Amino acid sequence: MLEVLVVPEEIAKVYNPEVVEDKWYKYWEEKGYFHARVNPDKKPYTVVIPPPNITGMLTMGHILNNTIQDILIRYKRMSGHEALWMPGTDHAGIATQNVVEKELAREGLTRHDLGREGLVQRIWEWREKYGGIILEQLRKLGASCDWERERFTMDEGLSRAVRMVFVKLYEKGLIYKGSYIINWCPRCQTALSDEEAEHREMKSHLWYIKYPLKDARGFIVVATTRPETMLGDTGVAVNPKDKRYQQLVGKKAILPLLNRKIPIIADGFVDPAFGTGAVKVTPAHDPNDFDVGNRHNLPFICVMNEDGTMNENAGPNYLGMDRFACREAVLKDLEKDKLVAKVEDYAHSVGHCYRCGTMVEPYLSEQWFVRMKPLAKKAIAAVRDGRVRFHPKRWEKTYFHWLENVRDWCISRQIWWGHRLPVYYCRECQEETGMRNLKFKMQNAKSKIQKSGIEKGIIIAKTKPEKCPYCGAGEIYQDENVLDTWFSSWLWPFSTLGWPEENEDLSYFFPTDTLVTAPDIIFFWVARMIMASLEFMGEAPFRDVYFTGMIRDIQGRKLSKSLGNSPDPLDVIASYGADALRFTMVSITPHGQDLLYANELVEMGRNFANKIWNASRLILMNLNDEDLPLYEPEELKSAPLELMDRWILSRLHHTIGSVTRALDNYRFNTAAKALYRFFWGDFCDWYLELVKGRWYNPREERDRRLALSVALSVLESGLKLLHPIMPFLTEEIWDKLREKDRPSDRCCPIIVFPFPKARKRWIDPGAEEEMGLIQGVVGAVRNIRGVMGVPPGKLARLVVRGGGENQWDVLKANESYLIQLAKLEGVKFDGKGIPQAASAVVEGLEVLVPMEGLIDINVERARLERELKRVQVLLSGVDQKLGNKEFLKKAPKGIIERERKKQQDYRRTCEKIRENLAMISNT
RNA sequence: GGGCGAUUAGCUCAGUAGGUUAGAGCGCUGGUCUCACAUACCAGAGGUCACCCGUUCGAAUCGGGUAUCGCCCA
Repeated sequence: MLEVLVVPEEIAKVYNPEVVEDKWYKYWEEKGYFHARVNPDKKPYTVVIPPPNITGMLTMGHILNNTIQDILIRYKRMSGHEALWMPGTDHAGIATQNVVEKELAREGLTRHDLGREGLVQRIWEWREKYGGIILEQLRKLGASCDWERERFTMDEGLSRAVRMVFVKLYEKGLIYKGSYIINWCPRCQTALSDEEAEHREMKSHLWYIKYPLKDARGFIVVATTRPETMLGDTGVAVNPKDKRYQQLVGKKAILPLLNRKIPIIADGFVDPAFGTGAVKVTPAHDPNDFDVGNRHNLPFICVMNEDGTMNENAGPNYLGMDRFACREAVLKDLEKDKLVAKVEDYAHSVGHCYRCGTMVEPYLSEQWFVRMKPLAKKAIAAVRDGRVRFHPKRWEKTYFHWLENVRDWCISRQIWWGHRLPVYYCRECQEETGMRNLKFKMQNAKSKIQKSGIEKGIIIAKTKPEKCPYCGAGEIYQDENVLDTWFSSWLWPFSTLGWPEENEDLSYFFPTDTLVTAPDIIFFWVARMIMASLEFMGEAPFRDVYFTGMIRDIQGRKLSKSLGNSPDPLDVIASYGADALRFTMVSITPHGQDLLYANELVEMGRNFANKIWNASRLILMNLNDEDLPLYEPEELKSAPLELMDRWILSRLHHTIGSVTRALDNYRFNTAAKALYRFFWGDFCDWYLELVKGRWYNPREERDRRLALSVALSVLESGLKLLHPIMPFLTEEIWDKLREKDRPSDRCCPIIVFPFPKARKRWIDPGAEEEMGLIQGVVGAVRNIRGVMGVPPGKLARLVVRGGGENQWDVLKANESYLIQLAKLEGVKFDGKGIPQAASAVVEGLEVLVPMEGLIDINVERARLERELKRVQVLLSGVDQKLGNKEFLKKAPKGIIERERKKQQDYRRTCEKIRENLAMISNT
């Protein structure tokens, strides 16, 4: 075989992100560009990552959220801030324990086989192995987090912060222990906060059950959605104003199946319109009934075990049955006794565990709570008076509504993975007060009103006390419960910076600047961070909160594993590149709305990356050593610039202005669109197409050098502008440009290069107007060529007629632009009629393209008639306006002027089109 | 039941301070492998801005209502 010498292309024809991205990420990280340190000469800019859950994998939601954070961080870093992006993960108590318990189950083990210490040990091991995956994945996206500072909510420092906060709140009376109805997940076997119980609409039934009256004939009929809980009924309630039942109040009913005698009571909470107006009262299994039970001193009978099976209080027939099986059994037995009066279809919303989806059981148990009202008050004020600003602002309403109606926060969890409560008990004292067994007393629990402050035998302390401060005994043991994970997350903005220790980092980087998160954790996290920060730091944790939209599929459905509509971001990055994904995400993210996503949309980002790559390639390929040195950007202003140069520089500075404004206002899609338009529309389609002429056929060498300098300078500024959104591509091209020597612009990689500033002196309205005319004429000729089927290779002729002197001057001075862009053999300026020409009118100027027999009269006539009609419609609109006396009287002068001008312009255009129509018809 | 939001081209979205010839990308149609890019270039078609009423000289934009969809809370 012959040896064929293949000259390798110096720069690939198609941008290949794969070979570029990992390289630059490694480089940035190794050089320490992500690391922020205290620097009194710079203003800090701090973002804390919403810590992903250690069991989590990267989702499209993370992509959106972290892309935006990275854009902000990179933008601020380039703008001269000491930019810190604090990364880390949270320990996700329930979720993580679930994952590891599942793993154990596969080995035939339960957590009880391992014991508490064994399980916790095992989870730490799991975390070592898998816990950092999501952060590794974030690197693929280009996230420029300060990895040296990575934190975990179970780190010693953050755990100390948790204990400190618990003790402080307890001492202030803001933490207490009490027995209440909480949300109980029978699968996870732990209490949940109200926020962790997700309400879902369920189609179910409303069962009407007859309770026989004790000392009379007949029944009282109650309606319920949870018939199985009747086994724990200790009363029947009616509204005191309800005439139907007044004579029954004070009497007794007999609870079917168990034959328990229960009182019929009157309570204002009963809605007479619901069901029959009589409801069963189950104080140990329903929050409303709990209150009723307290008000009327009813017994609290708990009929369920922690795993959702029925206990002995439910009676021997149901003992051990699962709650749902029990429901069926109860209904069957009631029917047998003919005690079911009616069954209605009924839709209601039912709480589900947000970690495992199991239906939550309202359950009476003893838990620890945070008193929220005092904390909420301060948090409301901070947003109300603008210390914290939400973007979009409307989320403030949701925030206020929640805080104004907030209920106390159940923070204890009956799991093993997490921060154990810093609560200790003295065995001696506990025995004395009869509180020995602090395991949950689920059976027959009595309502206990909340307690706070000092209670004998209970010691709240940051570290385990040596001996009991009350009796001096040494047998001290710690509370079994752990804290809600959010009890550590709400400290994240300052605990990650070292609090409660005073240090430089904390005073320099705190408060943070911007929080980027999804609105679904306003309650879980955002509101609570504001509360904690105000309480412990004395100021708000951040100034701005930017809420992203939720990602849905193209049909508007939420992304979910079970629907299979949830793309793996790593696959997307592998096939399109991280930059393409980043650019696409911010382009399609509407301000404050959900975004509909499909993988194919990422083609836009990929194509855009490739476009920029090729524009750069074009410039690089034309940049020869003999062209050096180039003009420095500062020298350009005094150089003999052409129209195209002044125009593109003007466009550039408009773009810098709008990108900067957009980023400052969290309008990421606006920034992306401005960049797209500028690079593709202005720079590639017009400037590069024109400037090529000066490279290939330079009038003089000096101009070739100037043209290259302008192109390069504009490209460089554009790359810097684009870097926050497309970091890899821009660094790669920047690097290639650095090989071409121009020392002033090559001090450092683009990641730390100063962000461009919009300069008024480069804005050139005259140049934009002149280019506008040229673009209009070129467009008109291209239109004619296209419609008339002039082959792309064939040169056309152009005759310009009419119009103003200024217009002629502009076109004459830049004739070569027209020739190049419209593919002309030349331009004629004269007023004489040309037969057989296709024509158009641009800004009052007639554009004629002689066709010499090639013209298809019918096509041209149709085209002109169509155009005439369009302009006539516009004209009649303007005529109407100007014929309106009120308009002339009330509209601002400028507007009236503009309308007059339009009127003239449209009139002239119509006339000319008519003339041209007449002309072609006569030939 | 209460609150919030959306409704602009076939699809996904822009539309900043009421006055612009209502825009972009994708898709579609026609033409081009033109010396950076076919992940491209050039051109074209496509819209009673959900509906009704009002405010205004003038409404996609402001107000009220209706419909449909979505989210949050109870």
